Amino acid sequence: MSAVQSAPIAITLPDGSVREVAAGTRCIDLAEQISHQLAKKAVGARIEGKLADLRTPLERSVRVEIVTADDPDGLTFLRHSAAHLLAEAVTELWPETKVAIGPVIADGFYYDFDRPEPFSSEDLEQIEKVMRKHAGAAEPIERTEVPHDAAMAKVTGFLGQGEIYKAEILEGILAEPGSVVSFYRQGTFTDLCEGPHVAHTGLIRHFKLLSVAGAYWRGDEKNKMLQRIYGTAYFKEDDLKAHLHRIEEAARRDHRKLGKELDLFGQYDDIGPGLILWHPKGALIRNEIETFWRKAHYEGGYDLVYTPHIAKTTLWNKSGHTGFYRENMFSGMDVDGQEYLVKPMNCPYHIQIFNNRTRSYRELPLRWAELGTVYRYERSGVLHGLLRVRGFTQDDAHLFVRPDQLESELDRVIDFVLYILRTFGFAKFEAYLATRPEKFVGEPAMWERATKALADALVKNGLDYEVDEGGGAFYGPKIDLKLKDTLGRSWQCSTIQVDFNNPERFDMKFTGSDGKEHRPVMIHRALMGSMERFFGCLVEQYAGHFPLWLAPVQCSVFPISEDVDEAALQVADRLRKAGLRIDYRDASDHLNARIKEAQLAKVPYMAVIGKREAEAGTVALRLASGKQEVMAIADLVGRLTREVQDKSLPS
RNA sequence: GCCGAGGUAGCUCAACGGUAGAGCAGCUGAUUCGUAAUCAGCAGGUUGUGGGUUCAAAUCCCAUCCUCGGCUCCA
Repeated sequence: MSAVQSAPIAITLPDGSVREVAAGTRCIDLAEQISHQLAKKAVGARIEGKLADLRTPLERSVRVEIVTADDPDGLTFLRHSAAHLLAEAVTELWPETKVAIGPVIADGFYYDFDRPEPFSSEDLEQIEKVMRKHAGAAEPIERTEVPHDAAMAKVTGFLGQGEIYKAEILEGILAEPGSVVSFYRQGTFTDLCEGPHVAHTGLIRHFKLLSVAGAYWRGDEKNKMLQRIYGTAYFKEDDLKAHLHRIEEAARRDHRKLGKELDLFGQYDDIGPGLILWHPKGALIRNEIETFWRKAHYEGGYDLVYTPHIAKTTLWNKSGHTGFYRENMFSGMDVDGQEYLVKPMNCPYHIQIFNNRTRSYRELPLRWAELGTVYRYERSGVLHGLLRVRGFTQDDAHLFVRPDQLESELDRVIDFVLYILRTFGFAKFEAYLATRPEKFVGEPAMWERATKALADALVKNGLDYEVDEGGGAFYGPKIDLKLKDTLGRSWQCSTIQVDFNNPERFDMKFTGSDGKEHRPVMIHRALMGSMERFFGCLVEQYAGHFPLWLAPVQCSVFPISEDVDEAALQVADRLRKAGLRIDYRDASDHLNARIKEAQLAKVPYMAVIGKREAEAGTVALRLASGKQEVMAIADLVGRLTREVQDKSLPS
């Protein structure tokens, strides 16, 4: 510690109190002054809200928070340093490796490397060992800041060492006037890095390297493919264990695994990638969902339409799809000398219906919904189970509204989507409001109004949202709702898009009360998004334990032995007549075996009938939890039908 | 599309240059049982596909299709 300047500065702490310290006091010293305990737990600091190293000297009167391991941001420090530790180990093991970037991500960190040979899983173990060695040595992690002119020399230095990526990053930093160039060093490893980091590698004790994957330099496929090593790190061993356990748990809920186990759907080599075949049980669930969906739509003031899978190319020229969407469309087919294309969207068809005759302002809003099956070419590498496919059925609808109805209609849609999603038990969404991009069609004033209407509708319905500035389509602003899968990946299901473009393109109009022609506004919306993706999310959401109204088999009925067959058959019959889906298994297998089988098939209820029940006219109901309840047959029927009726969620 | 890993019986996996095997599921028979696997027998595969190397290929090589982990994109 060098001599500190005499002028005291005032540090504001999170509790609002102000503490005077000498200028130049480091964050760690400040922590020590507050309490020794705090200093011991400190991993970093937040200065005016910005994360900083513990050794950062305080030169001015600022607001400071000490970040401890318990602070959510504490992991940022740890994981960033873990990424450096990874790079330190890799460059020690294979000195010819070039390093790119190593940031912190949601559940851990990664580092991108350029190395001719691929990293194997054995390599990961070896790397971990070397990481542990350096962690054990508790190497101090030291920051140095370099003035721009000195940094310029570093660029050529990096290039000389073949560190082309670092050179490129540094050039980028230097291009920004007033930017700070900083390096972090631990042991013999130095990295160009903004920070922040923990004080020494000894804090990085509980970590694991998880996977290797290819990743383009700067995410651009025109650039070289690098090798990305993913890992995670925690302060506490239990947290790391819990994280690894979560990964295993997620794998157990994976819709692809459950889809196979429960015989819900399949993909076939002879059919083609990204094309789903719904097996009877999956189809039954889908049918229940669709029945609910149709009813909700009729009740919600929608009309349903059906449109064909193909249309002449001229339609897609008019809609603009052959211009801006061509690379996602399957190639055309010749029909009597006319080219037809398979539909990637349903909207042009719905517009045709609208344009079929003149429309009065009194008719609007028109709400037309369709479970429309569309096909989109997706690059082979992005396909993923049911969540990303090439053929899928959208729960699509187009709302044709007068401009003055925009606000009320958007509010109504948001309310509706929440009703639908909540029925399935989804409670956590990520909402994004995408605003006007640089290239756009329509009037800026109209854009502003529509964007505000979308935002108001979100707020009114109690949804927090993030603004995706400039992320809207060229034809209008939109709201996307995302659901999270068990692997923490979020999938966009619901989308609500305002469209100023198609009404123009198709010259849509309605006659207003003034007798003049007006342009309607169009809203595209999908609530579940696609049946495939939504179903995939549902399987994971429920871990295969569907709520009773969706369960392919709702109740298995087991006679304990042959002599109560008749009584058990009567129970099955009564349940079936009440509209329930029943699986009857006679006593040719032992009761235990039948129970096990039904349990593995995730059948919600099992009704067991033995001599006692047959005599009393009761059943022994086994719940999914394994608990049993004896009840009268009429009570059983009532209980199950009520549960179906209410669409109760599994507890 | 790109980088990497992988495709063996319906499912989960073994065999990794020398005749392809197990458990579960299936079928047949016996067992009639009180809440997660009764017993026995039988059957089941041109090892994703096509080529090549070899006396011999599931195994080695090439191509191709598909799946998986990511990059990028979207419902």
